[in-house]
This record gives sequence, C-alpha cells and structure tokens, in this order.
Amino acid sequence: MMERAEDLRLSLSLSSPLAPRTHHVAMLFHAPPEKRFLEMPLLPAAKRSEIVAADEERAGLRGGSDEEDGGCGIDGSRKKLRLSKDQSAVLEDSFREHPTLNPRQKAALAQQLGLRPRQVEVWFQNRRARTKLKQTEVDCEFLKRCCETLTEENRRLQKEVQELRALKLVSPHLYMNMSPPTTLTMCPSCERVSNTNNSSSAAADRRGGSDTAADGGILCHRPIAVRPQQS
DNA sequence: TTAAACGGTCACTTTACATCA
DNA sequence: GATGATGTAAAGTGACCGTTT
Repeated sequence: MMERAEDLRLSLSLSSPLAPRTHHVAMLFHAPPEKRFLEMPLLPAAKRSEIVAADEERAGLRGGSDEEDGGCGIDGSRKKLRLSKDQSAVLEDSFREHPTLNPRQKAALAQQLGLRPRQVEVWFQNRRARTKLKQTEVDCEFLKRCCETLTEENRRLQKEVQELRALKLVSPHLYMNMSPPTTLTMCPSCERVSNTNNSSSAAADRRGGSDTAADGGILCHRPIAVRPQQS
C-alpha cells in the first residue's frame, strides 16, 4: 500500500460535456437482490432480508431492475445506485478498521454486501475524500485561530517595544534598572534568547531573529535580552 | 540501469437523486 | 402537488506514483 494513501491526516476530469458519456462495463451493474445474496454467506440472514427489502424498495422507486437496462435508463441515462443504510454501516465499520483495502478485503466486502468490487472501491475512495475534506476544514479553523493569536501577540510585543524605547529616551537610568521581562530566557550555551511560553519568539529565533520593528515584522528580542543588567 | 506496463490512489468533475422552500 | 434551488453521494476521468518485468 502506498504511504500517502495510508496517511489519512489526509483530480481533474477533462471529459467534454459535449462528448457523450460512456457507460462502461463498470456501470452495467448490480444483479437483482435475490441473485446477489446467493454469494453473501458472511451476512446474517436478518441483515440480508433487510437489505433485500431496501433494495426492493429502491427498485420500486426506480420502476425497474437494472439488469434489464444494464444500469441505465430507457433513455440511456445512467441509473445511480444508492447504498442502503445497512450497506453503508458495514462499509463504515470496515473503513474504521482500515481506510484502504487490499484486493482480498475488497472482494470479500463486495461479496458480503452484494456489490461489485468496483463499487466498494469507489465508496472507499469517496469516503477517504470526505474524511480529508473534514480534516482540512478542522485544520483551517485551527490555523485561523493560530493566526489571530499570533497577530494579537505581535501587536502586543510591538507596543511593548515602543513603550520601552520611549522609557529609554525619557529616563535611561530607570530603564537600565528595570528587571528583564520574566518571559524571556537566555540559553547559557548559545546565548540565544527564547520565550518559553511564546511561540512567535521561538519562531523568530529559528529564523535568526533578524526581524525589526521597522519592517513591521516580529521583533527580534535579542537587543532587549542582552541589555546589560545592573546589580 | 532504464523504460514501459500495470495497478492503486488522488483530485477534480459530472450526474442522479433527495430534500426543502 | 408541481417546481426550481441546493446538497449529497456515486461514479467517471486523467494524472501521479510505486512496483514489476
């Protein structure tokens, strides 16, 4: 199995709308329920009858079996299979167990549910896409909140620098007597400054701490930290 | 070692169907 | 009840990647 496929933290159709959509062999699907369940030994009898009932209900809505029209309507339009709740539940259970299927699992699941392996494959494909979409939404929200927090923190730090500069100008003596900000610590070996509860400072450190107040970016805290302390 | 064939997956898209106003 | 808008899920398509030959 491919690594990226397994990494669930998780393409383009160029088909022309003018071109007639082909109805592949893949679409000439599902046999009637009674035929399907001949090869469904893994499913309890009660479940089978439920699925059969659901199938029949759907068939009734469609007004004909797919075997007759090869999965397509009289006018050639493709009929769309809606999976029953039971089928979906089984697929969901299986998905929770393993988000990707090997050919054997796919075939077994298809047989159990009375579907074609291709349908099982497509279901898992779409399910992975839905999972990824949800995860992306969650990630997006998280990053948004991070961005807001960092923006606010940056604003606060810039304000603090301005105040300190002003203080330095007005009363240098008082400024020199100030104890350093308690949130800043200096590494004894490399003399780099880090803010143990401040992610933006750490980020600035990683970048070499070259940002200045003038360019509006995150301020380098080194000048503050190396301020000589009076005993 | 390189390249073609092949299979699996993904991203994007189309389409059928369900639901709701 | 008919109808159009909208959402959702099944399925089609091409690209990409890893494996095999």
